[in-house]
Amino acid sequence: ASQSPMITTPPNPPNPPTHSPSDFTLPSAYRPGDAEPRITQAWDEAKPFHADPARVLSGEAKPYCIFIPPPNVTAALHLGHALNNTLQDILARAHRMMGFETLWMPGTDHAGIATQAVVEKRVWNEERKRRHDFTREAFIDKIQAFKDEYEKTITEQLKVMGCSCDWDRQRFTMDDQCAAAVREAFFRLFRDGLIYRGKRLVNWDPELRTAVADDETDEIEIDTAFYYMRYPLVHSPDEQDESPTSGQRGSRPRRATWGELALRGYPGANRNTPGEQAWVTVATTRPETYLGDAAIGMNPHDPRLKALEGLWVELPFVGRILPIVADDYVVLPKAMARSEEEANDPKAEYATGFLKVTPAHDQNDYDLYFRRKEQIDRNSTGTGLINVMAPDASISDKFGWTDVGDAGLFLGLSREETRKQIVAKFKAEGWLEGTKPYKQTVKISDRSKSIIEPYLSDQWFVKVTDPRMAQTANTALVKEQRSAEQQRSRVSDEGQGAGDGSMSFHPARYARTFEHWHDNIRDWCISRQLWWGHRIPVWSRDVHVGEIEFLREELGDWLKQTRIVAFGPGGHTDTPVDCRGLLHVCVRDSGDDQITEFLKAHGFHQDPDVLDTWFSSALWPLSTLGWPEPTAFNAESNKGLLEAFNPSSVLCTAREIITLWVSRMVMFNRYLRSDGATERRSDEGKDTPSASSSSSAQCPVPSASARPGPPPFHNVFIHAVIQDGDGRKMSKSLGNGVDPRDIIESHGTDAMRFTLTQMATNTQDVRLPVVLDPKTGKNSSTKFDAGRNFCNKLWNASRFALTILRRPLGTSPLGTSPLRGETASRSDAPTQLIDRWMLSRLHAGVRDAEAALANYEFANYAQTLYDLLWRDFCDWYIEGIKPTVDSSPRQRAVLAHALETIVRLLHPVTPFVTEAIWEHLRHVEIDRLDGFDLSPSRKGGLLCTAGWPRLADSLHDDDAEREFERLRSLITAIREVRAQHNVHDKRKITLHTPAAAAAILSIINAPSAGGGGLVQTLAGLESVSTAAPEEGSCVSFRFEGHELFLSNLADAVDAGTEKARLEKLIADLTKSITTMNGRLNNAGYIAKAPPKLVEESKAQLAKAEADLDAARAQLAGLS
RNA sequence: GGGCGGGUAGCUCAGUUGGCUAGAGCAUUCGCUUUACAUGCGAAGGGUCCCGGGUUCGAGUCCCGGCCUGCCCACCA
Repeated sequence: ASQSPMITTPPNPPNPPTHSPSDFTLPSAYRPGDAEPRITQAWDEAKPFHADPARVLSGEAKPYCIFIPPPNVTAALHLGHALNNTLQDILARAHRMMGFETLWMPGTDHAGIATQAVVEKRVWNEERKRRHDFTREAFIDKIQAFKDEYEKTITEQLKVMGCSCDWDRQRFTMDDQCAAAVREAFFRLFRDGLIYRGKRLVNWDPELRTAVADDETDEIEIDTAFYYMRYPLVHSPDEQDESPTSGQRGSRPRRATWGELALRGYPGANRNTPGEQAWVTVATTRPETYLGDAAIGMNPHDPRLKALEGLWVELPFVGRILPIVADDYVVLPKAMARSEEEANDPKAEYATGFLKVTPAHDQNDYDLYFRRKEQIDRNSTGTGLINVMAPDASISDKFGWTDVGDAGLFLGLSREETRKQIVAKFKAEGWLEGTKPYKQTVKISDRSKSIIEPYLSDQWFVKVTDPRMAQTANTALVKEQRSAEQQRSRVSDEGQGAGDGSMSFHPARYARTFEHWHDNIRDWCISRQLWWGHRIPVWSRDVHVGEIEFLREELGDWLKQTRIVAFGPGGHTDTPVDCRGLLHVCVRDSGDDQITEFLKAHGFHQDPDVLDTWFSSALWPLSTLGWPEPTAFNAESNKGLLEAFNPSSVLCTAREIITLWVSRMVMFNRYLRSDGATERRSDEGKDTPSASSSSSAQCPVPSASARPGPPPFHNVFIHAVIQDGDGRKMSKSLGNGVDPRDIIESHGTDAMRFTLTQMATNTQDVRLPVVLDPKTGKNSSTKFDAGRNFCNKLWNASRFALTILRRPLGTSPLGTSPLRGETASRSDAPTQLIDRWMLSRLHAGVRDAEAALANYEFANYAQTLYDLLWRDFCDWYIEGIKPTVDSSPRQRAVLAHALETIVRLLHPVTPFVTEAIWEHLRHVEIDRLDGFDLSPSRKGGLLCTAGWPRLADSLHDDDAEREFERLRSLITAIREVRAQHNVHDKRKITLHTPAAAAAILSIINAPSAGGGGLVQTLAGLESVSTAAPEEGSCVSFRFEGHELFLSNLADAVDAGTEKARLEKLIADLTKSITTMNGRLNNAGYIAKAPPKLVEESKAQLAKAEADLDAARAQLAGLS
């Protein structure tokens, strides 16, 4: 019961099929549920999607390759994915049919933080256990099981969607092959000085205790306050105070008094008691970080700055002495604003002109600190970057804070509690000047929703700011898509890389997003404090100076063999923060037990962190093809894969990951495939610079002449994002994600695909209102009815054509013709108007479909085929040939060619229904028509490997199109009259055409294959007469300037209906005449518009006026 | 704050270099169970092309300004 009993063709017949024409019947509606499983199975068995690199390398076929954007294994796919993959499949299938050796590489992404978070949540819900209740290995096993589950679901979804991926090559970003690529890439970047260890402020999630990327955060507005805190002013730290106050430790610098400041000309100083301790007031939203202050910042134009020269501030309770530094970043208070703009700065409202600079806890302060580093370090008793927090954001002196002083009471408190305590303490001591309510925007973590702490921590970075990275990404763009500025800057460096200028975005506007990102890029933090991901292959330990030489000796051979690289004390000049004391060893091969045993034995520890997910994603175009070892896995099938298919043809994705993913793939592909990198590979082990010579020699950098390699793809197609009915992006977290399988169940795969393709316009977003069926609990949308109806239309048109084409042959000479093939008989070129017209429409259809695909205009591709199938082929051609096709072998040939062309053109978007039709169509005997190249299937007799239709330009026929258009107008005019007079469809009426209207008669009497003419057929005419109608039951209408009549509409024509019809006609014509007159009375129009347009306008006016006169006359005759 | 989109029929959207009376699908109305298809056929109604200026013989389309809306990036624009 699962399969249609009508289908008798085995899915994959090894020999010419045994197909009996006599049992030919098909259900009257297309049933996707019957066809899809059978066809999927046929594809699975014949493996028509398995790409053969040998055909590319031998020059036998050109490559066409798409890498799937690997879906995250966190959840099942939704309609956004369905769109994404449908478009890829259309490209893959079309190019496969066009003869390209096509590889669509499937796979999934491990999605580090997202997956781990989902599993942590699940484990908590099910077992009430946290990650740390398990060993690392045990927890990873749990995630692995989860991943297996969703990877299976995703693969299943892609298969039911009909995706023609090369399933034998499916990858996962954490499988062995991808892991090997990750390690090799890491190793090379490490060796080449493009990976470094640094202390940086990262977005820290104190709850998950991990760094998160900017895009893993959200912003929210919270109600908080500006706190105004006073810091005492002091003299030089060298000038000791003789009478230390209270219990401050040791000696302190001499305090500055308001009296002194008054003498220095400090504005407003004499408002205070002369002998009293002078202070400055900082404004801050984060009092708790004051413990880590490194300096006080002032605007260089602040009038108070000069009076404070030679003074410092002392950090209350801590006792740290801080310098006052001038920097433009500091906002002047509103009262001191020097311009409208400064006064309008919202910060000016709250500013005091004194900024506490806390580099370890604020990004802006961090930047300011590095601008003024020398000045601050020289003048402070602190140590610059002072981190006062533990990873859980509690106050701690274990992570870089040494001069705790009298602030020990805050240790161990949470950041929230610390704020309260500090404010209270300042207040108690009289150092709190006040507070002001403030709405602050803060970042929160996507996952835990806790407030992000800018946190100074040790992280690994990829130096993407290096010209070898960011710059080569931009130079990959085609010239037309590069900004003028960028193009100029290229003039200076003519060392063109292999892939320079070969990558385009579609639509082109996205090139600007891409370029701009690289112009402003920051180094990429790649370490994540997670368990789920690629472990960082670096082993580290503290080394004493004396040990270094010994270790280098021990490691020397391995360094020479490039099984490891190392950097350590003093080895990395690019590291922004000194990492003196640590030796880092990067191990190339994770299975290198000899080395790892040695490292363990000598006190090295492997970095516990894993790599950012995007690191492995960035390698996707390489790792999936077996880089760096093209023959390492399944040597038979993978050999030469990289050479054959990288660079690929196109990447299809959504705009949101242009920066996250596209950019990084381009940088990595170009760097890792640079000719320098290739040379080094072949040199390995022979001439690597000696490891013991110097630390910098341990990190050989590619020569300056190394030319960047190709980009990973030549085209980047950015498609629209599917939103729900309320304009929200479809996503699992919003709960509005619709499973494509729900749509497939209700409408069928092809219907879903066709509708999505129709929606793939050039815009940013498309809305898809979806409703939940309360009965089934599944989502659906009437939007997909359009696709379902379309597939059904195709099915029925095919059913009709197949019935005709398979009919017992009788009078037809087809009976003697062989099966389709080289020896099939040829049909003479059709001479009938409708056939010539159909062939011309097919030619245009192929041309337009190809153009749309070439330009990634998927909606146009769908629309072209919709019109070709429904409007041209079904509405006009099939309806028009019904009376004649049975007796005309030539017309049968046209019918067959038309259907086959359409089926082939549609296969990429509706693969199942076309393949189901193909099962029958491919056995049909037809006479061959000149001008058609419909090459046979290459594998298993399946349509998916049959040739793309190639139609000769000779099929294009302007005359036929023009004449047919006239015919259509006439038919439509008659139908209009019929509808208005409610003439029953079956009633045959008579058309009266004056004998003088030769042009009209010529189309009416155009050559026909026997039977009645087209007008008779399509307008429901009994006959056409040149005689005038009898008085009475007839209606006149005008066509091409002649008065024509229809008679026998009814026993008596209703005068009221006719009157209404004429009145409307008169109104329309009057409006048209007014428009035309206005235009033609405009002297400028006559003088400047193209003469052709003017002539057309005049002709239209004349025609409209004549028609108007006639209509008025008729109306007068009625009353 | 910057950048990029969108605003056209009740709904979802087309509209290529400025030029026929601005189109399609769905929905609505009327008529058709015509032997491929009622998931269909024929026909109809329905639009201040967001607003205001400008260029032009002519603007949905080009330019300027504004309003609404979405996305992306943010000391770097």
